[in-house]
Amino acid sequence: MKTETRKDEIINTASKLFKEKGYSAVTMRDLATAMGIKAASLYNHINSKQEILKAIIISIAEEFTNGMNTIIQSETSNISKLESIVTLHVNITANNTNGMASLNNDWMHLEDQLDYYLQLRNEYEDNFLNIIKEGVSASEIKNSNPEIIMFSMLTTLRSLYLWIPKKEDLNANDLANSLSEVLIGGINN
Amino acid sequence: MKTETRKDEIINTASKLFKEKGYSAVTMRDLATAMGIKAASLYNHINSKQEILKAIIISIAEEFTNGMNTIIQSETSNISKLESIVTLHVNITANNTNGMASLNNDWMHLEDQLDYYLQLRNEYEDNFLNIIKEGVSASEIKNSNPEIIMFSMLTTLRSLYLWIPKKEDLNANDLANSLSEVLIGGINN
DNA sequence: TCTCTAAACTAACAAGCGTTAGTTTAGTTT
DNA sequence: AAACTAAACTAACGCTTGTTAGTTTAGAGA
Repeated sequence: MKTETRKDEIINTASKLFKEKGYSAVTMRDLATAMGIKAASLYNHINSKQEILKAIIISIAEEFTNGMNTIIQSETSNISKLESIVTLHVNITANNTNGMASLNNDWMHLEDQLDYYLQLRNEYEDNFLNIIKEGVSASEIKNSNPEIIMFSMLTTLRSLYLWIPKKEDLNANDLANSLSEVLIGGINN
Repeated sequence: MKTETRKDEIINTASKLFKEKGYSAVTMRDLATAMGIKAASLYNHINSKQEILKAIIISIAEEFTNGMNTIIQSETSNISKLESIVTLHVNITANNTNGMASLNNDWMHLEDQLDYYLQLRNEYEDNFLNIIKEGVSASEIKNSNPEIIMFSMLTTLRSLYLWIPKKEDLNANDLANSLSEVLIGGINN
């Protein structure tokens, strides 16, 4: 647990503001006020507003990619892999609720890193869909529409950032279990 | 099918732009360019940028409220009511994909109408949750966590605007049926 | 005590913002 | 032909935006 630099503080404060109003509606003066300093002082620590967005989104996107790669390589049933995906989302979201809002809502405002982000996202979705398809082939999963299953799971998991902060009493494990039951219980054989 | 006024054209074009970049990132000059006119000319038809957002969001929110009221008053099983909710979302979203993006992502930029919007949304969610709870009481629905069930259903339904435009071959009825199967199949007894 | 450094400050910039005022254009109605 | 109307235009406004330049402050290390 290394100590939080001033730059980290700025990025975390920005995440919170971006969650509330979106990247475009948050000004550098808003951010500075939230930090208790003047806008120009922010630039002692960061190079641009865009750099903040990039720092928030790309690090989380790479966390998902790494998690997915581990899951793919694990030698378990496809149902069990889906459960691991649920847990992956719950854990990442619980650790960075505010950042997840930017990932979901402000990715299109990435400039230099937009293509890279989209590549990571597409690969993630391809891997997700493949697990479901293999689950259907192996008769672990009902032969419904794999894309609808993925869409339903993924949109629910992507929206966890809206829900987790409202239910602080619920711990991550319980939430992952309940979610798995609702999301996967209806599709397995 | 009454003809589309110039104001309607502006609102529809704005919906499309708001979907792509969000309300705050779309300028009146962007909107004017998309319409093939100058920014000042927009004001012959609308009073403010805010008015456009309000026109997009409030009309859809009221559609949902009206639909929910009809469903509540219907004398059917709670499972059947949930299926009607799925259909309601599919139909409204299919008819106004772009507007649904603003409803989901830009509601917080409403000014005068923010409280009214939040009231409609809260009532909608209360009604939704009650149907699930009554379904559990009547043993129609598995005794899992009603809030998680609603959260899962609602976030999937709210994200339909992202998905429907990509699958134009699928008709609304088929989609509603497949979704009901995935969303409700896992929770009923 | 002197120097260094992290982190704040004031002042200003060019560009872009939503919006207003007044005018022109081109059809339609009288 | 004259009057009206819908819908465009040019020009400009006051304000906000992200950002830069140069300066000051206060604490730590030599």
